[in-house]
Formats: sequence, C-alpha cells, structure tokens
Amino acid sequence: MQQTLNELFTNFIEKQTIFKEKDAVRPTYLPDSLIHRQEQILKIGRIFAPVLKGETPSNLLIFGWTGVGKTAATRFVMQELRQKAQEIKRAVDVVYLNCKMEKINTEYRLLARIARELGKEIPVTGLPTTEVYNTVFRLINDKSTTIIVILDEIDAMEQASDALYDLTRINYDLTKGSRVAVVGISNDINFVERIDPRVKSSFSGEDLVFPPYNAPQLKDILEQRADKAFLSGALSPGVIQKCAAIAAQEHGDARRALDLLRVAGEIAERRGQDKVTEEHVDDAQGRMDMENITEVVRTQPRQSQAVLYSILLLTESGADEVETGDVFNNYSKLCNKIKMKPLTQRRISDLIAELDIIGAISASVVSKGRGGRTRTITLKIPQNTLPKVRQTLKEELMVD
DNA sequence: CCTCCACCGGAAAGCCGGGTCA
DNA sequence: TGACCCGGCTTTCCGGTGGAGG
Repeated sequence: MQQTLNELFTNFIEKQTIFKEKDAVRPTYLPDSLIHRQEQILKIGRIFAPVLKGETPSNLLIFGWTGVGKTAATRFVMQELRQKAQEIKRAVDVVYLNCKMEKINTEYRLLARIARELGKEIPVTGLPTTEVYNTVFRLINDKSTTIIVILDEIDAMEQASDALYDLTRINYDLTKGSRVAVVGISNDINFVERIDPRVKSSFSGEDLVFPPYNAPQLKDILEQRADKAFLSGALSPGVIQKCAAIAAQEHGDARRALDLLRVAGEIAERRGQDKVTEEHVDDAQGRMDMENITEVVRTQPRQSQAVLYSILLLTESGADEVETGDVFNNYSKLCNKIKMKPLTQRRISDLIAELDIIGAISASVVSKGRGGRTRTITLKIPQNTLPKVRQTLKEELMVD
C-alpha cells in the first residue's frame, strides 16, 4: 500500500503531461495584459487619474454579467495606479472587499472591515455602530491619503444603504486632506434603482457597463491563458473553441470558460492521458453542473434542506406541481420523523422563496379562485443529478 | 358583481449566541 | 459582574388579494 501510494506521488510529480502552470487558468489569475477590455480599462483610468494630483475622483459603479472582467479590470487599473502613485510619492490606499464572500451586508461590518484594512482590529460585534464609524473616520482623517474602496458584488449590501451613505458622506467631514472614493461592482444593472436615493445621487454620473464577451473574444482570452497553463501540444485542436462556445452561450462568462478548460485538463490528467480532447470538455461540463448543485444543497441550512426534501418527495410521488400547503404538511411530518422542531408556515413560506432564488425550485404565486392564493412549486434540479441530490439530502437530514 | 379561499408578505418584536466595557 | 450592543433567525400579528364559483 505504502509502496503504491509513494509510486503514485512520484509519478504525479514526474509525469507532467498536461499542465505547465495551472494557476494561469484559474479565474483569479491576473495576467499581464487584459485583452478585449482596453476601452473599459482606460475609462476607469481616466476617472481615477485625478488621484495622482491629489484631487478627489468621482465614485464609480461598474455593471456586467459575472465573468466579463469587471473585477479583473478594476484590480488591474488599481495595481497600475498604485505603482504610479508610488513613483511620484503620493499616498493612495486601495481597499478591495468582496461583499458577498465576506458577508459584508451591514453598516457595522463594512466599517469594521475597512478599519481592519487600515490596520485597526475591530471586534465582530459588540460596539455601537457610531463608535466604529468614528474610529474609521479618525483612521482615515489622520492618514492624509486617498482611499479607494472597491466593493465587489455590492448588491449584497442592498439592505445596508446606511453603510454606503456613510462612505460617500465621509468626504464632507474629513479635515486633513484625506479623500475617499468608492467603486461599486455589481452584476445587476437594476441595482441602482433599488438603492437609497441619497446614495444614488452620490454615485451619479459615472457608471460603466461591461458587455459580455463573444465567442471569438473568449477564444482569445483562453488562448492567452492556455499558453501559460498548458504544455505545448496538450490541447487537441477544437478544445478551446468548444470551451469558448459553451461559455459564450452562458452570457459570455470568461470565468466559466476558464473553469471548463481547467477541469477538462484535470480530467485528462487524472485519466493518465496526455492530450485534452473535446470529450473531456463535455465531461467537465457535466461534472461541474452536478458538483455545483450538490454543493449548494449541502451547504443549505438544515430547515431549508428539510423543505427541499419534502418538495422532492412530493414530486417523486407523482405530482409535478406542488403548493405551499402540501409542502408544509409534508415538512411537518418529516420534522416529526427526524425529531426536528418544525417552523411556522410563515417561515416556510420564506424558505420556499429562498429556494426559488437559489434556483433549486421555481415557485410563483398563483390564484386559484376559491381555492385560494398560493405558490406553485416545481423542482428545478436536472434529472441526472436528482439521485445525487436526494442522497445528499438524506445524509444531511439523516433520514432512512 | 360579490365572496371568500388559502395563502402572501410587511412590520414588529423576541430570542439567542456572539461580543464590549466599566 | 451586569448593562448594553450586534446580527441572524424566527414567531406573532394581520391586512391584502386574484380570480373561480356563486
């Protein structure tokens, strides 16, 4: 056993048949140059150039589907800007925050996070929000610098417009020449319509929309990355084309294209083949779909899982459309069986709505006249991943 | 045209587990 | 130690409602 494992490892190290530098086909990799985004990069640059003269730049909102280069372009510009600022000895700080991933969705958290970025630890909770604001304010004020706060996936902060307001208002109170500019990155164009008008006005003027990449553009991007990532000759002709074509159909998502290419490579590698083929791309696509879905299901709160499982059971026993009432009854029974405290129908109603948002089900309110008003629910999990999802739910809920 | 069903969904308030601070 | 704060989840309360059936 030991022998073979050892062999496996040495084999793995010595037998590099596919990848040269795998990181280059990860979406987080920032290449030396971003192709097909020159126009946007220049525009961002134009907006922030005043920073180099110590002037206040405007706030900026950037929109576009996922994987169209918003984050990459912004990070790219900031990198260059910081470099230039260093050359001419001007203080510029860039604070990059991903609101969704870091769960920054309240005033308190945003302020605390910025404070930490500026070198001051703030407890996760406990302090009055105004005190945190004052701390952040002092930090910025004393530093006499321009701080550019990048809020990626800013939609996650929708409920916390106070926080955004704070950030845009802070400039009026600063006394020692410090400045704060905000870059909001969102994949929802309607985001602006939903935010607080006070905040909206402070973002007025500058916004930038990133169009999706088309298939040829995606092909260029993949080729640029593949050059670094793969050994020469490791890709069969047509592989890149195929990844580009698939991703182009899904709103020109470069992240998706890169993931496909990387996973296809991994599959080929694991099978001990020295060439990535189109078939590997197909397999990669299937596997990614399945993994994404099961992962989402697995990481759902237990109560949500119970609701989903109830819907799944009802669907499997015939009906392809179920209603809130049915789900609730079934859910109650399930709770009884697995000894879990059942929640109210009101709450279940919300959980159903959440499951709709994450795409596991599709639910829409319909009126059935005398039959009352309810949600009509259909399961949205693809047939081929259904067994795996059911298995996952069973394990999570520990039902037999 | 009116009724009335079976929920929807907003508001407010409670509870809990995390924390600070004097 | 006790007063107080924060965020997340949940309950309680309750007014609202599209449209089939009367």
